[in-house]
Amino acid sequence: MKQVTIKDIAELAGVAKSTVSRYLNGGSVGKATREKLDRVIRDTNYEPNQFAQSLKSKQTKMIGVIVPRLDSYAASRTMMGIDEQLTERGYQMLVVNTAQQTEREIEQLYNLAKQKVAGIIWLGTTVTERHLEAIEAIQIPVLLIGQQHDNVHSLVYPDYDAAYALGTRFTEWGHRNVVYVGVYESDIAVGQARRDGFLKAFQESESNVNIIQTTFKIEDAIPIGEQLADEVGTISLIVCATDNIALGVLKGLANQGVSVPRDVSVSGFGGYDFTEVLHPSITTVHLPYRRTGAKAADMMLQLLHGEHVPMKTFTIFELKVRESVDKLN
Amino acid sequence: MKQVTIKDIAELAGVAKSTVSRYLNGGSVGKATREKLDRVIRDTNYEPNQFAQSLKSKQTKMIGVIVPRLDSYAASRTMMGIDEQLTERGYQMLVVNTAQQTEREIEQLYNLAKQKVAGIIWLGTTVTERHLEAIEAIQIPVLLIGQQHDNVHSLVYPDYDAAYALGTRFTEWGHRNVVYVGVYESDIAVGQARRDGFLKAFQESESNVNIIQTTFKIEDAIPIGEQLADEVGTISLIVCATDNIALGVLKGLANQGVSVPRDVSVSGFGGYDFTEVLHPSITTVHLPYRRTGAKAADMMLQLLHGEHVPMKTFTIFELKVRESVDKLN
DNA sequence: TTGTGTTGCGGAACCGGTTCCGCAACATTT
DNA sequence: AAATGTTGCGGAACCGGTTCCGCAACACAA
Repeated sequence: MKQVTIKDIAELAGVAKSTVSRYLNGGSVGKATREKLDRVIRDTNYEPNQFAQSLKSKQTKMIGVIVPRLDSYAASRTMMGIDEQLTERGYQMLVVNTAQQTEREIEQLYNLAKQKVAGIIWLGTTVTERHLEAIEAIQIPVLLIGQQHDNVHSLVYPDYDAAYALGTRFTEWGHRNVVYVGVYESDIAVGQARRDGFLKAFQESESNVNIIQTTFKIEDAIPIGEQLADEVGTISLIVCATDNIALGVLKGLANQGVSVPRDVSVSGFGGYDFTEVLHPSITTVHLPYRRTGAKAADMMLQLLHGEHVPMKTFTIFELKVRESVDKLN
Repeated sequence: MKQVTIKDIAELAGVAKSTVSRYLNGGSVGKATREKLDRVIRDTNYEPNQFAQSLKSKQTKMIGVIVPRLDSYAASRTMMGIDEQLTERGYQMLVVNTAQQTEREIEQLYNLAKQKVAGIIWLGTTVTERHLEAIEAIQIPVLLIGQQHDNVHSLVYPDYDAAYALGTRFTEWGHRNVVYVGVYESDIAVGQARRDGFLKAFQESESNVNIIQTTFKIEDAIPIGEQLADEVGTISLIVCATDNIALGVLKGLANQGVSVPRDVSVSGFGGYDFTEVLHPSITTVHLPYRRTGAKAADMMLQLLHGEHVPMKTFTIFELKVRESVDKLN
């Protein structure tokens, strides 16, 4: 199982290494030589050694993908989309997990650069000065998904607009006493944009809003739901910043015997697939994670080909009106 | 931002390249030289070029991971576990997705070998002759998770035993009229072992069992639930081969106004985290995916160090008795 | 026929490491 | 004091590709 090298091919075909290389990379090669090489290479199953190639070219056919967690619905779906596109275009995805540590994001930017990936797709949670510094330093195209910054190509979810649209729908349905369960502000997109979109809708209708802060973890949302069970009657709607939070809140409410949407309404955000299949099904906003991943891969390849790509691109969203939120009117 | 090379280091320190290399790889180096190199390397932030290293050594610090899907709970959790261990031990994870196509698994075995990964962890669904052939050919340690074969190191979930244990519990609780909703047999572990474990328990208690076959998709299980709603009364329990199937069945039942567990009981398998948080919470078997991933990484590293590793290792399981299955007695 | 251009190809250097070999300096044994 | 062993280090070859340069062969125009 010895590796066939370009030298072997050259000898078998009776030409020089350089000719073989030219043949492989589309240089000028005579007809007779070409045919001979055709045969030899087919017969030997020759495949160039990627390390040797990369050593010389200082490039690989890999795109690094930095994800905050491996087990989030959004991240998984996005990775799928990225992978589909890249595979089709002859690139590979190199996933690195930061386990939600900002520090490791920065490390990985440098690390991926060291590994000479052709580009980096970064599923961001926060953009700091140090990130920008790293991106500047490594001299490799970086595409940010889910957050935005003027200096980085970004592909962003319309969190604000979607939240506003959903919130407006709720107020049209007569909800005026609302609790918003969100996450920490350091996550710009989820922590701030979503919240602000909802708040705008509620303010426009002069609703009462209470804000509660939690994390992305389902477990942390359960006690919140339990606690909110006491306020059933004074509040009509609980708006959650993610579907997972909604899931936890629903559990908490159920633990206290509260029925949704009869006693109180609950909404989610994100459009994870279980939302449709739960009982009651959850009213939410669908964000096209997988599509966005594919789009990101696409844009990255354009960047690599030197084509122009807009600095900021928004994805679409889709309201999913289902059972968990009642119309009061 | 030019790359610092070993040659630069050698010149700065006034020694030969080979000495630097020896210094880096623990060869014999004099005290004075060592100290000089310490300094120079620290000052320059020198990091060896990985391609050059791999070119020579025909090895990388990467472990390939072949997964059937990127968006399954089991795969995500397993990947997390693998990644944690590998990162800690200075290795990297290279994930490749086969999108559930067996053909691509085989392709990827060869492909990863071409990329000179140090080892391959394979989350399998089926083991065919062609797989074995590939594994034989590539001469790289392969570790199989979730399926088993005598010729391949495997780390397997105790599907049969767990199913038997859960099934026995159900019969102890008085369930005698059961429907089993499983998947196709080509998946040995899920399609066969789980089914057989349950069947054994049911046969021992002389229960009536009906078997229905579906896929891993939630959507496909919904109509099954709807259809089974008609049989409420004659059956007391629906056993599902995965938690996702249980989710779909529950939805189908709910669509027909059937209440769980009052009208009929439903169980899952796998222990996905949402099972705990649903209402009703789902009785299921917890499989330690993440742990198993970590263990797999561990075993792989042992294999790489030439240590002995048992050909077949079983993981543990844990019954999660919750609300969705009623005791009849 | 001579001059100019084009095309095909081989040789050699290079990418950035590792490793083998041999030599010199010094330490140890007899 | 001579013989032997050990240690530290430099030089050169090698891993498997790509690319630059220059030469020869041939076609075509003047």
